[in-house]
Amino acid sequence: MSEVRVRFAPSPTGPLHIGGLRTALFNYLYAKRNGGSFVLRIEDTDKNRYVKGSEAHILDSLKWCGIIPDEGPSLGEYGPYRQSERQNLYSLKIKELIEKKHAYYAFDTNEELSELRKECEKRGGVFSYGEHNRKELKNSIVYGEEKTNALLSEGKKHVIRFKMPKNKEVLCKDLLRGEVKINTKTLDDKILYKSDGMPTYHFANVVDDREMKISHVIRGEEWLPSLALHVLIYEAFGWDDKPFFIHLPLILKPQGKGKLSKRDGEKLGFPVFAIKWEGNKAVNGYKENGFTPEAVVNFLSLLGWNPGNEKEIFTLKELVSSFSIKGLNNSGARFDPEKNTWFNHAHIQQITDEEIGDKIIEEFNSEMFEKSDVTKIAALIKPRLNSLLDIKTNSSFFFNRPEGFENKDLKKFKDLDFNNIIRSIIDVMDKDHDLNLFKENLEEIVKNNQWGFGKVLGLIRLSVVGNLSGPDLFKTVDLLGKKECLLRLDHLKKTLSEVQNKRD
RNA sequence: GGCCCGUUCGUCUAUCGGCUAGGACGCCAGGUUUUCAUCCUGGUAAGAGGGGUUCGAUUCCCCUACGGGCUACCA
Repeated sequence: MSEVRVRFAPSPTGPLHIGGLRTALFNYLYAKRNGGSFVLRIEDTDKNRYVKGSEAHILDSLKWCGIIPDEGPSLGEYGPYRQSERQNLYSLKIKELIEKKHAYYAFDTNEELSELRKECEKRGGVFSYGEHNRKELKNSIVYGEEKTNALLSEGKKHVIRFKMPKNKEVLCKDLLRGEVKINTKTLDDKILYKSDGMPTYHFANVVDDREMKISHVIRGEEWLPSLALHVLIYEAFGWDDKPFFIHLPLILKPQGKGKLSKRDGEKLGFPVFAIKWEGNKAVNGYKENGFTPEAVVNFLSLLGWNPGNEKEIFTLKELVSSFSIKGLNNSGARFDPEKNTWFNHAHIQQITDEEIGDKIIEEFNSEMFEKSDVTKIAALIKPRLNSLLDIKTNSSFFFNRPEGFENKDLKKFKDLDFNNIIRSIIDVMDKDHDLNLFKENLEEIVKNNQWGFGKVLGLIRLSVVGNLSGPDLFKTVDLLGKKECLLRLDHLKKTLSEVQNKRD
């Protein structure tokens, strides 16, 4: 039992969001760090909440991030890996628990229970099904074997509940939080088997972790309160070599109260999914928003974990070799979209100019530039990129001549003798056939006429780029070439004249 | 309401009893780029409150406050 086997066990009820993704990531990192296996198990025991396409989305999201399961629905020797396909096992195991008197049949209907719940609420209390009242309810403990069997054979609807031991201290161990003692009197007789013949999470989870030889259960903190139940189920079976439990802190909303939800993304304008989800309402993910998978993984990894040194930028491989349970912390982490963007910027800087160049070529499908020049364009715009989507917006002027100009930009030059200035720029440019001396010549003429270098540069930039910000102007001009720049300067001159004439 | 977990700059975090409390994002200032962005340098800003334990607590214990989670025939 020394082999590390961990699992990520999502429920296919919709797209995989970044909370789940981070849980998967930590499981993966721990497995890979320790030469173990990362198992993907689909917990599809809730027929009502099942969403078609969800499993594929989970798998594709993990794949995009580079988190590849060693075992899962399509491979592995501990299958099947979908709980809906493991019913034989569960029914066998639940019978064992009933025989051992750790579970019992209950025939109370949903209506009856919600009625009881209401009554309790009226008195300011909370209803729970347990040791204190199970003798007054409809179950095999009060009915006895004969009546129970009769009811069962006539097909009476029922659930199977865990028989919570009376007044017992349960010792729960969590690797991050230490030992937690829970008294069973605060616990109720949880349903292990639903009336539709499916197990609940609590039961299927324990059985599967056991059957799949899971060594470490790494899951969200929302499961901490049910750890005692799970421990008791292990004990009821007589399984004393439980897995180790690690409950990860939750990711909290950027602002306001509560944990991060799928809606926060829309509300605040950042992705909460790795990749696009095409459900009844399509929502884009990180991928579509121009994030690199490494940036997403890097950012998520540092929410609730740190390497113990001051390194911040990690590839997935580096995370694997740095990961340790010791570096996990145990308090909720607020999601910060700005830092998320910074990680993306940092990771984009690691991409080679050639690769960004390829994306530019793909984007504009153009043979206007030699490949080596596209690489230069890439190098020029790379520091300006916060998102892969910025590649297009930041390089489009190389491929498309600016047409219209913003009024506020044109206004900046309205008091200038722009006709004269642009004509001079064109002259300077024209006589310098390889543009080697363009900057020097320009400086000279600006100085002689006392025009102000900044203004003149702005004018050239506006004509060449289409607005007043952009990468290094002389490199840009160089890449575009003399002929193209002359055309663009001329176009701006005409536009400015038109605007002026209109004013007059 | 009950039960459980947590609490260091605005945010993510370091500190495993000796602290002038470190780093990162953000923000501000300066420099480089005669623009913007990048980059560099500097600055801003924190151990919830109250009790203990100790020569000494951010660190250990208790209480309070606050935050989070759970309390379904959902996971």
